[in-house]
Amino acid sequence: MFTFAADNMTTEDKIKKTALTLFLEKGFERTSIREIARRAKINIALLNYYFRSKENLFNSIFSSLLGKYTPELNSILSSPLPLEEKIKLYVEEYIDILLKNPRLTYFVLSVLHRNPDKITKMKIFQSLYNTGNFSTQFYDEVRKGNIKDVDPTQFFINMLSLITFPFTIKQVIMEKNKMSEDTFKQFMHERKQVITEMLILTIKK
Amino acid sequence: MFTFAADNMTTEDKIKKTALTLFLEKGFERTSIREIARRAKINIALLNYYFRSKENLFNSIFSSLLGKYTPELNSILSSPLPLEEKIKLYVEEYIDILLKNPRLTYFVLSVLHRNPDKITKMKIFQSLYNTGNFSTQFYDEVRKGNIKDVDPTQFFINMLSLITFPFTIKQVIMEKNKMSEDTFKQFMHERKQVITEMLILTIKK
DNA sequence: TATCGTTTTAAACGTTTGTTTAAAATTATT
DNA sequence: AATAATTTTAAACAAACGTTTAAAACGATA
Repeated sequence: MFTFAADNMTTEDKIKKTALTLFLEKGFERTSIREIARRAKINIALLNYYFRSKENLFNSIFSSLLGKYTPELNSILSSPLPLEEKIKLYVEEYIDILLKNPRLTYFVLSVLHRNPDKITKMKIFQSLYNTGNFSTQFYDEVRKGNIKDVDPTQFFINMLSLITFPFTIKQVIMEKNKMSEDTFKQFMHERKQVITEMLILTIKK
Repeated sequence: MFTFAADNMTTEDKIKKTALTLFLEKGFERTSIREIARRAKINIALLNYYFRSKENLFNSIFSSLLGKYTPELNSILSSPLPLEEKIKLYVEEYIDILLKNPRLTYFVLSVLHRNPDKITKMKIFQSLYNTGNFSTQFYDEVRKGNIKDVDPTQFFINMLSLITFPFTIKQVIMEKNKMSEDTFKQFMHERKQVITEMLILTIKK
């Protein structure tokens, strides 16, 4: 994966790629369109030629980014797999995504907090927190007596919290435990099993 | 608790109180010193008279805020209580703090992400993620064979994640589950037991 | 009452911000 | 080759930002 935009890309893609890198790194407000233009080696005015505004550019990038990862996660939750298998796959896939994109969680949170009312109603955003048929399946298993009577909402939030939160305090974890980048990655890989076992333990009778 | 600064406060406290409200609500960059001054009904220049800069004002507020809540949490972790009791108390106290201050977690994250290198080395910040004698105690219990062989670091991160993360996506939880403010509070109160039981289940032999 | 240090004020400072303009350069179409 | 449409450019726009200035108002001290 390239950090900077290559010269043979279209201008529009150069802008999007460079802007994404900067938005992830420094957030929306601390990233100026002048810095985007400089790093992408294009004129400032082109930013408003292709995208109408900075806000528009951001929304475009945000949608692309979510659209890239949510379908895979949603398809796991909506699949006809047994519950335990589903949980295992979801945890592994989600952590793999975040290992490739450690800043993603905080990025989404920053978007959410900048404009909560608008964002929570965005389709592309809702799909990120869409449980698919997960809750229904969960209730069914409870009714059948296969698993403990646990609130699916609490369970899903547990799962999300355990997977995503560590990435938002990555620097703290690394600093406190004197971890290198590689050690952190290994820690998160180990975490897949920790989380899966923990979650299944809470529902197993 | 007052949302706005009262007239009988000192100028310095009026600034700090108003600024805190705005920083929590809109973040550092989206809060202008002009808005702070307007809402606190003071002159802009007073901001630089009492605090030397906006950054300085922010640091002052941030330290006060952490200093208000971390001692209580640290004293629980450092107490001579048995492990299970400690976990229960910590979860309850932390959630109670965040119920009174729902924006606190995201606020801390935003500070961390704005200046990770500087912040992770701040004493007041480290104390927030200080485990006290918790890890030592944890290892002791493992060695004695009283609890399962679980990595204390993973465990502590589990605990932190389960407690704090839901507050960072409060709006999403409320929107998705059609919760009112009160329902959310109730949900988080119920969560105290959910988390405690979950954590203890993972270490109980 | 005069003098002192402290607090508050209005006004301006220089930068930076996102955005727009209008002309130039390039590419595509006929 | 001439024209039209698209893309890129340099320059400027107005607004907002954090910060500073220097004088006025205030309260305490002598």
